[in-house]
Amino acid sequence: MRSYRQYCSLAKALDVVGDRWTLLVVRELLLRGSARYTDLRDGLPGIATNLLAERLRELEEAGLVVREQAPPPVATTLYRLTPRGEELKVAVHALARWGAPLMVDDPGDDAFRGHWLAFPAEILLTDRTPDRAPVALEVRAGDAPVVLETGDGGVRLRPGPAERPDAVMSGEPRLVLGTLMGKLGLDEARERGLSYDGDPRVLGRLRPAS
Amino acid sequence: MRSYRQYCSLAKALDVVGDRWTLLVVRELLLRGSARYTDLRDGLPGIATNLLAERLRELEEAGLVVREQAPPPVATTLYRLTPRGEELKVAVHALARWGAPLMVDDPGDDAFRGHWLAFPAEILLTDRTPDRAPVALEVRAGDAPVVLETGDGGVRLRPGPAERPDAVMSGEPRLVLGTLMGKLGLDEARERGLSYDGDPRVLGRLRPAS
DNA sequence: CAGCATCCGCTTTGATACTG
DNA sequence: CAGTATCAAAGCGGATGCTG
Repeated sequence: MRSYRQYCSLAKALDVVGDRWTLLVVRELLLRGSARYTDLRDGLPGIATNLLAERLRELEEAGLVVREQAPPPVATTLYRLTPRGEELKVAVHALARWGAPLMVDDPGDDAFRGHWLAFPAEILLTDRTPDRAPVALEVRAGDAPVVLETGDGGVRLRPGPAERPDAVMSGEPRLVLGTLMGKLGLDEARERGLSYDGDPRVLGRLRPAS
Repeated sequence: MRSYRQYCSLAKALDVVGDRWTLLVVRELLLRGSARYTDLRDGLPGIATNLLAERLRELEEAGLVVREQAPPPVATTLYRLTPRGEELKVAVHALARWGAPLMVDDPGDDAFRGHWLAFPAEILLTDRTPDRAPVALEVRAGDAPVVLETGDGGVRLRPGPAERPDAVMSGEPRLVLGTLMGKLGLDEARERGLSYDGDPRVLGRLRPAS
């Protein structure tokens, strides 16, 4: 990216991460921890492969990403955020939180990946009864199932499927999200096509903090 | 901006504010409250005038900016953030905070405007002795003087000059910033060309929180 | 002069094909 | 799998022109 040439910390930040796709690459690395090139490309539907390569090179030069050689027998290149790159989490979360209201619009034929639910889950949801035994909710909305688990008073997401989920939810991403966020009652969501199996109280336990 | 077409709140946020210059336009409106077209152009050195017009139109369509007709005798158009636009403050601050370490690099011939100091001041500085009488520090670093004032335990910036400043500081932006942030001692900063008149304890009172 | 719109050369991006 | 190469289209930057 061409520099803004302004002695302002916001402009300096955007000089580094203001390019198209850059923050979405950071998103994938924040969500995945470390990832192969192909994983990243799969998590960034729509990106041109040359752009992904270019962004990764720029992020590496800026010191936000390191590439590591995975040990045999895998023997592939893994990308991972440096501590400096991890520090973007606060800003990325703030932007994601700001963008959350835009999710009520019709997704149309937007792409979706299950692990993207980690932002809403970790930013917006809280565990209403953290003293009780932890629960697990398996969610099947995108390509692969994921599990929402309570823990430390919050909600975390990990790749699924769950071993013994307390409930399983599946359906269109917007239905799943609306139900999780409490915008949609379970009955109404079911009418619109959501499938929910298991203890309905699991859903009541994971509720938006605000 | 072309949409990323991803059903993810970060991608949705970037669909709206991810274009080049957009967040810097938001910065100016956050810092100024409301501004004329010409004020914005002056606060965004390097922007092409057609791009500023285009960004303002896009921000208006997205519901982040409104244009108001200033009452006579001024009779000019004023731009202002909507509440939804103001909500970007959290994300903008987070990005600016992340970018702050990049300010130690040589600014070269970067442009500078005094009111840009508001980010470091409000984000990073705190009033060490909030119970004592408020103090005012006039800073002359860019085009026009600004005043840093204590209040509510924090530090605020307003357009200067101050009426009766407790101290006046002037010099290169990097020197001013380094001194404010405590990276540079007053003596060393003076050796490098900083000018400081008034009570040195004012400087000790405004200190980085972290 | 404030507030844009138009034009044009250049850079970035997007889509696809191709390679070690 | 992990990219590079190519090329058309879109976006940007800079200059200039127009209108109240």
